[in-house]
Amino acid sequence: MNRPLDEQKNGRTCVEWGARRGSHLLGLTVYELAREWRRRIDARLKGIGLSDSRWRVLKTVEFLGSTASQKEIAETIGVESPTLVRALDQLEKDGWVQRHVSEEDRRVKVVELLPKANKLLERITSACLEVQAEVLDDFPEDALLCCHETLLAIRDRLAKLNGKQD
Amino acid sequence: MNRPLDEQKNGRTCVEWGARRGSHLLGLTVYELAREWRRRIDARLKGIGLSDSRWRVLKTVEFLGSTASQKEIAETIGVESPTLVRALDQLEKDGWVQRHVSEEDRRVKVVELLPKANKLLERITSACLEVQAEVLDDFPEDALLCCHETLLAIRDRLAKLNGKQD
DNA sequence: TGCTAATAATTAGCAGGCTACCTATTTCTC
DNA sequence: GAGAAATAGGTAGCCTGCTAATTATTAGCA
Repeated sequence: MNRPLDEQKNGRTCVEWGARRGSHLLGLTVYELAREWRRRIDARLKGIGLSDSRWRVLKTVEFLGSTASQKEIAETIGVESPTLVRALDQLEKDGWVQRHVSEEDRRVKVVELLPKANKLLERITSACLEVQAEVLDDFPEDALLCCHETLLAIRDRLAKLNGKQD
Repeated sequence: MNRPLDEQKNGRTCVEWGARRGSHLLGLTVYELAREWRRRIDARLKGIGLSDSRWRVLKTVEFLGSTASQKEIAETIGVESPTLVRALDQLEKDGWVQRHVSEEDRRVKVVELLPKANKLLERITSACLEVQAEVLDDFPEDALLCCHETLLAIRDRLAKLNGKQD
């Protein structure tokens, strides 16, 4: 056995992502889970005509309020500004939001939700809640909490390491 | 509070991905963790001149052995075949692998690792193990195991739901 | 046998992430 | 107050994921 990172799991072969611990590959599981989760929400929202990268922007603007700058929105979502610029270009073209130059700092643009977006946002929220329900509802509360704490700690450690560039 | 999915967490604002449970957004955490993890491994492997999508292919071919078809490789990695085709085109051009038409089924191509790849693969493996160590080593074993079990269960449920197209 | 299904790899083209660079504006420092 | 540094948004262009459609081959069935 000269393949220290390899593993069979649920009939599917798993390679790389080093995070084995007690015969498991945590890193890979996280990776796959994230993808499946997003796919599920996407499937629920197939009809709305907006990809997840777009409606995530809308949802974030709703949360931050119509005084949020693009920088704040991008940081909240966790993308770089050029990524957000493109999404906003589309959303603005389709009439969901509008950009305004801030009066306090003319470098800044604030993003305003247009009324048309309200009904859509309700639908998005419902879809998220439905997926949460069908996925998590009959898991024991304490297992989820414990799991979440652990993941947060790992994430924070990784974020710190990544921030330091090494 | 008419924002059922929103949450403040570690000074960072989190929206969408519905998976709240006891004031947490598990779905978002998973998503962020996956990204940070991949970034960390990538940073370790900056010098090798291969992106993660490429070296994951190499690592998978190493694991499956040089008799694996492209279909098997793609399924193992979890990408669609056109994605793999492009990665293999590059890897083949750069002399890491070689494709051969299978003698048993002439539709199939098997992918062979060329000797040049061996040293690289050792380095990749080391990087994965190093990240695992720096991220997980002083977490309690039982917390990680419990966490992993829960995530696997959620992932499997999602995969089943996604497979059913609804 | 011969026609139809299914399967493996490929191509074309779109979506959305990123970095590097640019411009306009503000802030900081002397 | 003037020039340098920092900051916000935007553009260009790459990478890599995807789906849809194409081609070659095999499998299945009447």
